[in-house]
Amino acid sequence: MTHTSQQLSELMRGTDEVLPANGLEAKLKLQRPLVVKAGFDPTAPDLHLGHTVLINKMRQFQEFGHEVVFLIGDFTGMIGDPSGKNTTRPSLSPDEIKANAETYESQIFKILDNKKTRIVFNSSWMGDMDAAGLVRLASHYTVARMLERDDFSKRYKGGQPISVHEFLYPIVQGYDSVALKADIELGGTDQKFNLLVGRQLQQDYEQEPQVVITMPLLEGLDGIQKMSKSVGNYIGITDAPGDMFGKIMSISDVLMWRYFELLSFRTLDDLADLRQHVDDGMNPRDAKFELGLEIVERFHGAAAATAARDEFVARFQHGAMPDDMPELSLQSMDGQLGIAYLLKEAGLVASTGEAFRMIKQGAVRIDGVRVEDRSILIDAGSTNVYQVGKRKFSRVSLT
RNA sequence: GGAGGGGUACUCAAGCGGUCAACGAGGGCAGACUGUAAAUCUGCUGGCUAUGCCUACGUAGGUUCGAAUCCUACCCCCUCCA
Repeated sequence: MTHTSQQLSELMRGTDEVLPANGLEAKLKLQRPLVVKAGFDPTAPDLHLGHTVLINKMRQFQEFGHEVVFLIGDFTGMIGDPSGKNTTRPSLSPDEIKANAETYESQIFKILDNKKTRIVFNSSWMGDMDAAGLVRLASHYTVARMLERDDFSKRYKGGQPISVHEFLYPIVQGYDSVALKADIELGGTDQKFNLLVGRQLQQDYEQEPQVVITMPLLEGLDGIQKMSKSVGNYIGITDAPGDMFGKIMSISDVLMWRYFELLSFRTLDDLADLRQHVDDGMNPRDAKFELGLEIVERFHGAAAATAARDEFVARFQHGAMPDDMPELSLQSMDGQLGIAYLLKEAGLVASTGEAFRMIKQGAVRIDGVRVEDRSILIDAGSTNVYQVGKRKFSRVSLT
């Protein structure tokens, strides 16, 4: 096992909070594999890089020889983490949960070592607990403490309803730590309260309380809002290599370092060197290339990564057409088709109105030649590459 | 229960009988400049194969030549008093 102080600095990397502050060091000094727990929602796992921040941290623990437990909260999923909005969720069927778990596995093992990862479901202990057991469990926590939770206290003071069962969510999550005898629990900053409940319950059950490590929510491509699918500023881990690379290239220089910190597996020393190179005049773009290569390789392999990079260089540094683009054929009317209508049908613009705007602004090209006239007609029998803006291409045959 | 304020496009927010597809800001998109970075400048930002037509200002009606703007009813939010 790597020396404690070395482990400590890498494990502290990118963390938001470690509670108690010196707790991690104390746990590491035990010189034994620690049980590191992180819980995940059983609902459809459509992971993006933001989610991987946590998984990357799990990986670090794993690499240092600790035991990582990937907990799927299928029981807690029945409750739903209280947000004040949807207080209950329809519980998933066993089949759905199984399917979601498999999706998780196919995605997380690009990061974690599947031989060293324990996947557990909290229904496996909560499902067997009877009503009396639940009452006993609930007796370990007080309402006053529960109301310390930010959204509970806000809702309570604001006269908003809080269902009794919502109190069970943090309690059950906390009990998971008892059941697993967790040494460490990882979670997002929004999980802080729940994670701390675990500590208190462990103490009540006469266990050494876990150390809580919260990880920040990763900023999305815009660098401001947290990465999320609904905002559209995300990089999905199933994104195609080219998209993934391109999205990484579009982030700002400031954000690049943030991504290096939270997403790269390179050591802190290595990153410090890279930063020095950039300070000494290296083009930050080239540092970004390295980030892009590393990330794409993780999810798609080395060959796909270099191909994505080469494609990017050809496209944007040498102005080449992309190698592969959507190809489709459209039916003409009276032997021709208006350009705006064609662009809409090809899916390059959302509406003909947008097509006209794009043409007016000089964003539309046919075979690389800018379209100046919004009313041109395309003849049937032709096959051309249509382009809107820098990124949207389509090869359309008109029949 | 009483008094008052408000619901406008992705968001905030003007407009208060015609010139309103609706000021302005943010966001987004595009163009220029670049490193698909930042910053900056410019333009666009309802739909329709389109010098016109259609749909939109909480919902449903009404007044009017004409309504986001006036009237009626309904729904929903907020503030103050009890």
